[in-house]
Amino acid sequence: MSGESSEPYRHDFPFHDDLFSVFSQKEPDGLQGFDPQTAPPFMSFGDYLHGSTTDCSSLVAQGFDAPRSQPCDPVVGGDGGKNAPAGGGDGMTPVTPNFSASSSSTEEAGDEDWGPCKVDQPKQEVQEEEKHAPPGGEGRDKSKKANKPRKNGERQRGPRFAFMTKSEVDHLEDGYRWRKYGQKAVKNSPYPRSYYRCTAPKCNVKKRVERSCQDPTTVITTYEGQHTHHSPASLRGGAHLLSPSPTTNLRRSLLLQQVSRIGGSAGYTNPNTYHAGLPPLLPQLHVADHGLLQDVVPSFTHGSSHR
DNA sequence: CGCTTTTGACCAGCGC
DNA sequence: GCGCTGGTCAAAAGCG
Repeated sequence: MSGESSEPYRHDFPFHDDLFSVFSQKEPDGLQGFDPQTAPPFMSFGDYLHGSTTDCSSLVAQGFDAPRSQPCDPVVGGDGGKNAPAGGGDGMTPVTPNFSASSSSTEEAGDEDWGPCKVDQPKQEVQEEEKHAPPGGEGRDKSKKANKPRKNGERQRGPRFAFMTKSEVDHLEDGYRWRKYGQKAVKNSPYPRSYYRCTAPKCNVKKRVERSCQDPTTVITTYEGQHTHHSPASLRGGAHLLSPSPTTNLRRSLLLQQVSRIGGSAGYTNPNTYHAGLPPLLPQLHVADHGLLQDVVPSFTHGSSHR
């Protein structure tokens, strides 16, 4: 680990480019936003996506944390809140619904059916954010090792940002190796949330993956932390693929991943996101009918109507 | 054999 | 103070 650079690795570009600036929005509650100007120079969208997605029809990048507790179908297994054995026994990697029946028909799901989905109080966002902070010592010493210490401000995690992807697979390729360390049923959502951690020795980057209860075809990925190493993909020759332009880079990565299956939806604008307390700016990545990211048009739309 | 995934349990924080 | 929920751990199982 001598090669362990104390500073986060970043081989990308600044996020000033239209698309990435979206991720720099600060959370209203003080949630460390992703501000390229004030935030540390670590993760950049490209950092995460330079190798990305495998089967996405459209991307929605937002500088907010993945919405939680979205009252959809209280079908969340009758386990009473316990971990829901998502899937059952097939042990399929993809996030499997906790419920059997499902209207996961991409038909209506693709619409703007996000309405009902309400984001919990922003406060909770911060809560979780700080839940990881060390309480001071050994919080737990019973049978299981104590969770990551957490306390207000004690342990500030890196900025987090989430983006939605239209994909059939939950775990999208982003160039890094991840190890799943947990899965929990999400309240009010039939889909479980998976927790992944970068397998790199000292990399604390984590990411949560969950499906939108409103749109089963949409995968919400939330990254947290900063990579302290090069992405395996880059080291293997993927680095040269990086372009000074985030959009171009993204497009390339997507193309490289043979993003060729398109569900049909092209631009993506969800007015509700704004109402949910999310950043008003939303990027729209247009996808050509043939499935390829034709021209990643970083056309931002201002939330619903405000600003 | 090594690594990843699964899964049940535990803990901390928050709301009521 | 209690209950709920999110997040994490770790043993066991599965897989290449």
